[in-house]
Amino acid sequence: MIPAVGEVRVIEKLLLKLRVRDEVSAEEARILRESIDEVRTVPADTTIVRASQHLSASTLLLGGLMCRYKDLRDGSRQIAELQIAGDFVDLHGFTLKRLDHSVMALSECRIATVPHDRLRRITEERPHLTRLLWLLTILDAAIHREWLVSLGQRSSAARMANLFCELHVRLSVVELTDDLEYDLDLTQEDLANCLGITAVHANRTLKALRDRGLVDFHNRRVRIIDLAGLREIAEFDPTYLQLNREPR
Amino acid sequence: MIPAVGEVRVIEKLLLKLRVRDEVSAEEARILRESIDEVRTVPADTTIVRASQHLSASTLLLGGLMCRYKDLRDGSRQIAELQIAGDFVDLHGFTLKRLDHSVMALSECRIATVPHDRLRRITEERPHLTRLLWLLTILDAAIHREWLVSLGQRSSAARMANLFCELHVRLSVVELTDDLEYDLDLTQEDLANCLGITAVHANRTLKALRDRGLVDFHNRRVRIIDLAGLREIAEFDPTYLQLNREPR
DNA sequence: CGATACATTGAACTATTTCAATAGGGGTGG
DNA sequence: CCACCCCTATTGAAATAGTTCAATGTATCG
Repeated sequence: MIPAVGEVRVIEKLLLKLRVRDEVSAEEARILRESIDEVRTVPADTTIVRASQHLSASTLLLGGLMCRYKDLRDGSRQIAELQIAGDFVDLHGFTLKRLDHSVMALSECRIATVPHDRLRRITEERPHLTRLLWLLTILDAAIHREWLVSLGQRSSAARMANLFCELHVRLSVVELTDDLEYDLDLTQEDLANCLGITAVHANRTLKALRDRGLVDFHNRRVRIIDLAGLREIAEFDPTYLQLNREPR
Repeated sequence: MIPAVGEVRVIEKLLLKLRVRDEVSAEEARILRESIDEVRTVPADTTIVRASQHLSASTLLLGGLMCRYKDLRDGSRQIAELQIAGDFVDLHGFTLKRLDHSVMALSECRIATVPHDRLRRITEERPHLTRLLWLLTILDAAIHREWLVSLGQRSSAARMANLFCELHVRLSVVELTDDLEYDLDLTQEDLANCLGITAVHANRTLKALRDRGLVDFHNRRVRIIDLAGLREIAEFDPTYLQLNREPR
């Protein structure tokens, strides 16, 4: 069942995500839930925030897959981050007011809107909750840095392995993995746009990872065959995802 | 003269940086200044924060050049961001408690330390100032995203041009440019580690930009010859640096 | 059934890396 | 003060990862 506004389950994934990193009191959870304005569904391939557009609300992703991206003049696109359920996809817009990038739905998505004035009230009245929201944006920055390392230093196979490892961890936090498998609603072209390679090369790289018995991505589903091997060639260290509980 | 603790000028660059984006009251400036614990100088090539080390203070860079970086097993290094005077180099550590990356001085640097408990007090008592600090970390994320686009989609010449454009804007905000020139204490190898290319290729790319009459980098000084041309090949759009004043 | 989107493969091409050699500049010890 | 060393910059030539263009295959859907 898809949760409606006001229902506890609306912020279920967000709470899972937050509670991996710190305690969230029942009252804080209530405040988060009540700050949601509207819940709706957007179809796949919809850009929900366009770069430099003025924002007055932020979007919490409840289900589906979204991405942050920037397009260049020649038509090439770089995806800067994949967003999954429980992610605040444009929380950066709360302080920026105008985002430097666009955000689009890669699959059909369920989203909730949180008006900026309610976020602002949280910053006025709830220091701990404010730090948790701040943390969410800092996690995005940490993910950006790990991608930066991938794009700058790793081979296409290692980059791809890294991405599959990252998503495996992030999706398992919000309980969207089935052991070593998970749905990932990406085309090979989208994948290429994450990794800074061409779609043709993404295809060949996928084949190489499959042939090496590490991972298989077919029909929008990732099946990790050899997790240790995949992490090994990715040089994957989940530290950057900050999976430990600390008082923030 | 190098500013000492408590002196107004200690946070001069930080204030320049903040006031480009929003108003900072005299009282807020005072609070920032008083939250500084210690001011000291660190020699070049000093790693001041090591990845995953527990942090209880954050570092404000007063002068000199620092970088955030990650090293890989094979010895390669990716620099994720260059930090200049006025930057809080490890503010991410305030919410993370343990950074995912290291921070080092590329030149001799003057730094100030701000204990986390004072930052925490700011989040308890000063919502607006908190949002400004939050904004600083969001700016880092925006810079990461622009580098991501560079590494993923741009040629080495465009990447390099982009970096020189970014630094030109950021340094002019804190009044460290001399019109179209600025000091940049990087070796070609450091530069290569920012751009995800080899030092040899950085050398050839520098030569190409020089030969095209766009920019010259020699003796640790950048001289932009043709700013419009440089921005053109970089496809540089300073929007991501958020140079407009908006109430945050 | 035809249209459309996505995936797969081959072959030629290009940007960048790698390895190797050379050169200059600044500092240090003898 | 010279000789030497280390670090940084420069250049050439061969090797390689990834791109580009183009053709083919495959699944889905009205």
